[in-house]
Amino acid sequence: MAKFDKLTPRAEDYSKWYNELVVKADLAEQSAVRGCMVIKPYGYAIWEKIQAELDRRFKETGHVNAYFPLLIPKSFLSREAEHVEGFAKECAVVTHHRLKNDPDGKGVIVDPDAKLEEELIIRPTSETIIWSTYKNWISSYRDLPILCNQWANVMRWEMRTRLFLRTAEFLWQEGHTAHATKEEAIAEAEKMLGVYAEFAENVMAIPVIKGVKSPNERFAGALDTYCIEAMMQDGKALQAGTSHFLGQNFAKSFDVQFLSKENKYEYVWATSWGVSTRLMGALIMTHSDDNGLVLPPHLAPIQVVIVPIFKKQEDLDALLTVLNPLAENLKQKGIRVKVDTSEKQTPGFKFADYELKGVPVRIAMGGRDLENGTIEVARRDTLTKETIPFAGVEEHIASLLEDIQKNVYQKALNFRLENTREVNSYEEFKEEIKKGGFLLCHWDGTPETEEKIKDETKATIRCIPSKDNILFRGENSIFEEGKCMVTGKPSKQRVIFAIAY
RNA sequence: CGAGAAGUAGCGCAGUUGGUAGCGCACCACGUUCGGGACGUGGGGGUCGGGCGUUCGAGUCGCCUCUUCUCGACCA
Repeated sequence: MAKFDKLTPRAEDYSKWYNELVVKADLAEQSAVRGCMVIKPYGYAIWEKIQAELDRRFKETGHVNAYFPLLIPKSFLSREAEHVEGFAKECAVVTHHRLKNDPDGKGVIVDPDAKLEEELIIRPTSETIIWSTYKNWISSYRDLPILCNQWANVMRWEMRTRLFLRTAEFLWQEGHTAHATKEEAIAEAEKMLGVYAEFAENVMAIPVIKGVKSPNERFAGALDTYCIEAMMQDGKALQAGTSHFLGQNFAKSFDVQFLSKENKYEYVWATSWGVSTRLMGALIMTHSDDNGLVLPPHLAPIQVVIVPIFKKQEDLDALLTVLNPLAENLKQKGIRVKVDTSEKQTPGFKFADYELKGVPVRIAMGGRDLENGTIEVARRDTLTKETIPFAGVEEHIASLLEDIQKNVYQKALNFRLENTREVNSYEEFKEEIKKGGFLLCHWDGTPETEEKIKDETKATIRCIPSKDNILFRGENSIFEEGKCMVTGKPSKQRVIFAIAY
C-alpha cells in the first residue's frame, strides 16, 4: 500500500475537510487572484448540470435569457438608497481605461491620463443596470410582464473567502421581472422560490425550508425576501437561494412607469431572484462523507463508472466484448457512463478515486466474473457492493440510481429533522445553539431583539418558515401563537434560528 | 483591519553552527504488477517570493517589501 493523503475526517475538523475535499475531488482551486477561484472541469460539469436543470425550469415558467453588462456606472448604484448602502462596501471600481510602460522600465503602470469621466463598478448584482434598461422597454401595460433571466458572473469584494461558499467573483443566475400589479409580482417571487425548492430537493437532493427573511436579513432594496434554507452536516444553516419582491423601489429610482388600461401612469412592480455557485458548497456539505464527495445521480457528471480488471491486453479485450455493449445499453437509457480502460492506475486506485469524486455507481468486472457471468456493483452512498448476475444488470443499475437519489435526500432530511428542535426560553437557547442545528423559537418580530440574539449568541433568524414545510416529526407547535423567548411579547409563530454560513 | 502561521522543483515538505540545494509524490524510459490507493532500475526538473544589507561566502543572520493560509472583525 502506497502512502496517500486521506481526507481530514469531518469530526476532526469540518472546515478543513471541506477545503480539502473541494481541491482533491478536482472541483476547484485557488487562483492567482485573491478570493477568486478556478472552477475545474469536473466541478464545472456539475455546475453545468445545475444550470441546465434550472434553465429548463425557467423557460418552462415563461422566462427568457438575456445579457446585461458587467460594468455599471457608479451613479446608478446610488439611485436606490438601501441598495447602495448594502453593496457599497464591497464593490470593485474601474477608474482608468489604459496602462502604459513604467518610465522605470519595470512593467506597466496605470496611465493617469486615462482616468474615466465616470467611474464604473463591477456588478455586485444587476438591478440598477437592468432597471435603467427596462425604462426604455416599458411604456404600456401591454409591455408587461417582462420575465428575463441572465447567467452571469458578479463580484463582491469579500474580506474572507472560501471556495464556492463565499468568493469575490462568483457565477450565478439572476432573474429580473417587471409586472403591472403588486399581486402579480408577489406571485412571481413566490413561484420562483417554489422552482428553487423543487430543484433543490429533486435534483440536488437537498431538503430545504421555504420561508421569508426577517427585516435584518432582507435584500438591500427589497420589500420582502423569500428564501430556501438548508442544513449542513455541521448543523450550520446555508441560504441556498433567494427570491425578492422589490415593490416599486427600483421603478421609482429609475422612473419606470407604464400607462395602464385606464390611461394612468403607474410605477412598475419588480422581482429578482438568484442562485449561485454557492449551491456547489451546499451540495458538498449536505451529502459527502470522509471518503469524499457523494453526488446525487441527477447531478453527477458520471453516474456509472465501469472499471475492467485486467492484466493483459487480451484480458481487457475479452472484458470489453461485454462491457462496451453494457455501456452502450446504459447510454440508451440516458445514463451517463464512463468505461475506464486506462492502464495508468490500478483498479484499487480507481476505486478510491471515483469514491473521492462521488460517482454514484461503480461497476467492476474481471476474468472471474466473465467466467461466472457475474458483475460487481458498488454504490457510493452506502459504500456497499454486491456481485450479481450479468444478465439484466441494466435494469438493476437504472433503478439503483433512482434509489440512491431518494436515499441521499432522505438521509439529509432525516439529519435535518433530528437536528431541529423547539426551544422555549432564552437560557435554554443559549445552551442549545452551541450544539448547532435549527432552533424553532418565538420571536417578537423586532430587529432589536434579533440583533441582541445575534450579538450574544451569533445565531440569526434564517427564515420565518411557511406552512408547506416538513419541519418536525410528530407533534409540534410551530405555527401556534406564543411569547417571544427574549422579551415575552406576543409572537404569531415560531421562526428558525441557526448559526449560518 | 487585528492575531497567528507560512512562502525552497508541478504538489507536499526537510534543510543543524552561514560552507557545492535535498526527500516524497507527480513527470519521462524500461521491466514486473493489476479483484480496494503496486514495485524496481534509470532519468529530467530550482531566480530558495522580491529588494537591500552583514559576510571571503546567505535558503540560513538583519532591515524593508509582496503574497497566501488559518482564526477573529466584516458579510445586503
